[in-house]
Amino acid sequence: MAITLKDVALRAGVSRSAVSRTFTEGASVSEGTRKKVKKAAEELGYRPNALASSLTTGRTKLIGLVSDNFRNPIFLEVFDLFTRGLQERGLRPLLVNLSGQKDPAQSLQMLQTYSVDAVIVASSTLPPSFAEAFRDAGVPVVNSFGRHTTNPNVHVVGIDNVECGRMAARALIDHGYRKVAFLGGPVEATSTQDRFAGFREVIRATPGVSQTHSYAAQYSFEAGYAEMQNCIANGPAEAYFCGDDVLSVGALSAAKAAGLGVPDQLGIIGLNDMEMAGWNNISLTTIHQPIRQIIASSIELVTAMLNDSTRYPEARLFPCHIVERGTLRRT
Amino acid sequence: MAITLKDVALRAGVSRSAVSRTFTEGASVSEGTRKKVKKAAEELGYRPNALASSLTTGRTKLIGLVSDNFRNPIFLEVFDLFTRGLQERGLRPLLVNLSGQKDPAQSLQMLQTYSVDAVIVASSTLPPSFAEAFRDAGVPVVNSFGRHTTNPNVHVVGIDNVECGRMAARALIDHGYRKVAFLGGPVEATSTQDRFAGFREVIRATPGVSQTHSYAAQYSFEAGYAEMQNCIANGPAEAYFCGDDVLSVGALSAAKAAGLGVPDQLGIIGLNDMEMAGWNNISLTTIHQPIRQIIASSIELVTAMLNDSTRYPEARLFPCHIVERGTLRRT
DNA sequence: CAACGGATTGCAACCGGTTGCACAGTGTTC
DNA sequence: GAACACTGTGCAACCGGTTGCAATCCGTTG
Repeated sequence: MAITLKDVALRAGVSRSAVSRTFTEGASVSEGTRKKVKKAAEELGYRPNALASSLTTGRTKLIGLVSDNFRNPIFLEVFDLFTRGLQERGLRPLLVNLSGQKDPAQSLQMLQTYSVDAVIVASSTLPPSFAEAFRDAGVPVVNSFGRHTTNPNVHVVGIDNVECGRMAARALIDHGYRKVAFLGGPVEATSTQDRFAGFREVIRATPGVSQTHSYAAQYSFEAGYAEMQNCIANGPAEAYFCGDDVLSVGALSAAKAAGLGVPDQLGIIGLNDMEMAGWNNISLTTIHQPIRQIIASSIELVTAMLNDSTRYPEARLFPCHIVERGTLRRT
Repeated sequence: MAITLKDVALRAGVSRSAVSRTFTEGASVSEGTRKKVKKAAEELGYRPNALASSLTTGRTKLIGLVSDNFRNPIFLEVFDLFTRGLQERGLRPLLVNLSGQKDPAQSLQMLQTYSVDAVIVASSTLPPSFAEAFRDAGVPVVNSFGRHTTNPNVHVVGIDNVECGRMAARALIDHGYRKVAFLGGPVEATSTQDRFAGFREVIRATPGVSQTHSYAAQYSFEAGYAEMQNCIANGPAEAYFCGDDVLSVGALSAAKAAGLGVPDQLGIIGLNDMEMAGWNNISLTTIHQPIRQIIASSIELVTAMLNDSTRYPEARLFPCHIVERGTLRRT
C-alpha cells in the first residue's frame, strides 16, 4: 500500500494532525515541525490522497468536461484549451463522451458519484435543458458554446449565434450573391436553429435576394459533403452559409468534385475559424469564433462558482468577426 | 449536503451495512431488505460516493489518460475511442495534457494523488522511459502508440514503426520515384526515429535510389508546410515519406502553393490514415494505422491489469497496410 | 424437542485524511 | 510573580463508505 499520513507522522515523531496541517495552506504549524514533516514525507515519498481529503473538505477539484462531438476538429482545440486551463488552476478534467446520449440523467449520475466540483458542458448543440439538469441537481455548471436565452438560469459562455447568422447573410449579399442558402448542421442543434434564424431574418428583409435551406445530419465533413452533393443535384444556390467550418470543408470538397468554381460559381462562408480553415489548400472565408476567450472565460466562471455556487446565472457573449479568405468573391 | 448511506439506512429501517451490501455485487442480502433499501434510495435520490468507497476498496475506476499532442486531428479520434471504450467498462478517463512537459514526475504525482487505477500513455513521441516511470512507481501503465523495444518492461500496444518506414520506402520505389526523402516529425520523437530507420535501411539497400531527410518541428500542419517549403527551396526530391498524415497535408499544401504537380512532379506518402486523408480534396496515399484495434487492445490490457497488476509486460503490434489514393503516381 | 447449519444482519473497526477543541508552552505586561 | 494573550500541538470525532466477525434467525434433521 501507499505511504499515508500515519507513516509520515510516525517517522517525523509528530501527530497525524501536524502532518495534515503542514500540507494544508494557511494552517497553524511551527517552522520546526513543518521542516521535520517535509523531510520525513520526502524520504518516504508521501503523496497526499486527494480523494480521502475530499471526503471532509467536500472538494475534489474534479471538473466534469462533457462533450457530444468527437468528430469536429475544432473540439481538439477545445479540449486542448480546457485541459490546460483547468490544469493550470489545479483542477482535473474528468472527460465524458456523450456519444449520442442526449439524456443528461446518466452522465449526471456518474458525475455525482465522482463528486465533481463542477461541470462544463461544451456543446453548441445541446439544448439549455441539458445543462439545467445539472444545476437542478445542485451541481455548478457552465454551458460553453451553448444557446443564449434572454433569461438564462444557467451560466452560458459563447457567442450570439443569431447575430452570426445575420452577419453571414450580410456578407453573402455584400459579396454580390443573390440566390443564397443555409446549409446547416443537424436541425435539432440549437446553434443550427439560431444561426438559421438570424440568416433568414436578414435575407427576408432584403428585396431581390432569395433563400433556401437544408440540413446536414451532423457537424462533420462527410455530412457536409453529402448535403452539398444533394444541393448540387437539385440545382445549387450561388452561395452557402454552412453551419460550421467542418461542414464548409465538406461542402467545398463536393463543389470542387462537381467541377463548380469557388468562389465565382459558388460561394461558401463557414463559422468557427478552426485552424484548418487557414490552411492554404482550403482557405475558407469564415466567421471567427473566439474560442480562446470563451474557454478562458468559462474556466474563470467555473473557478468563481467553486467559491460561490449560488452565483447568479449570467450569459457571457463574445463578438465574432468575418475572416476573409478565398471562398467568397472579392467585392 | 448529499444523501448518504446513513440517510437511506434510517429511512429503510436497516443498518448502514445492509445498504452498502445491497449496492455491492454479490453481497449477502435478503430479497426483502434489498427491496426496502432500493425503495428508500430511490425516494431520496441516493448516489453512492465512489470516492469514499475507493478508500476501502482501493479502486477508483479512474484511468489517467496522458497525451502530449493536442494539435494532430488523429488524436480526436484517439480520445473518442478511448473515452467511449473506457466508459463502456465503467472506467473514467482523467485527462492529462502534457503540453510540452516531457518529465513524467509531475503528472505521475498528480495521478497518484488521485489514486488512478491505471494510466494510459497515448503518445508516439515519448520515450519508453516515460511510461516506465509510472510502472516504477507501481502504477499499472500501457503505452499506446509507443515504441516497441525487444525487451519491453512496460506494456506497449501499437505498430512496428521501423517496418512502416520500410514499407514506405518500398512504396516510393515501386511507384517509380528514384530521388526520395524522409520528412519526419520532431527528431526526438521515437516514432520519427524508428520510421526513418526503416526507411533508410531499404533505400540504402536499393541501388540507384538516393535519399535525403529533414525534420519538422512538430507533428502539425504548419510544421509540415514550413518544412516542405524549405525542401522546395533547396531543390525538392521526387517523393517524400512524411512522418505522419498531418505533416503530409501541410507538405501537400506547400507543394501545391509552389506549383508542383502532385503526384507527377512530387509524390507524398503519409502515415496514420486519419479520417481527413480520405477527404477528396486531400486524397492522401498513406499507411493505415489500425487505431481502433490498438485502442481496443489497450483498453483490454488495462482492464486485465486491474485484476493482475503483476502481469508480465508484453508488446502488442498490429500490422499496417498502404491505402492508395492520389498522392503517389499510378504504377 | 434439541441440536445443527446456512443465510442475514448489525456492530465496530477501518480506509486516509481534516478540524474543533482543549491544553501546554512561551513571551508580555503590570 | 501573577494574569494574560498567543501560538502550536494532539486528541478524538467525523467525512461516506466497506467488511470481518459474532449474533440472530429460520428451516431441517435425528
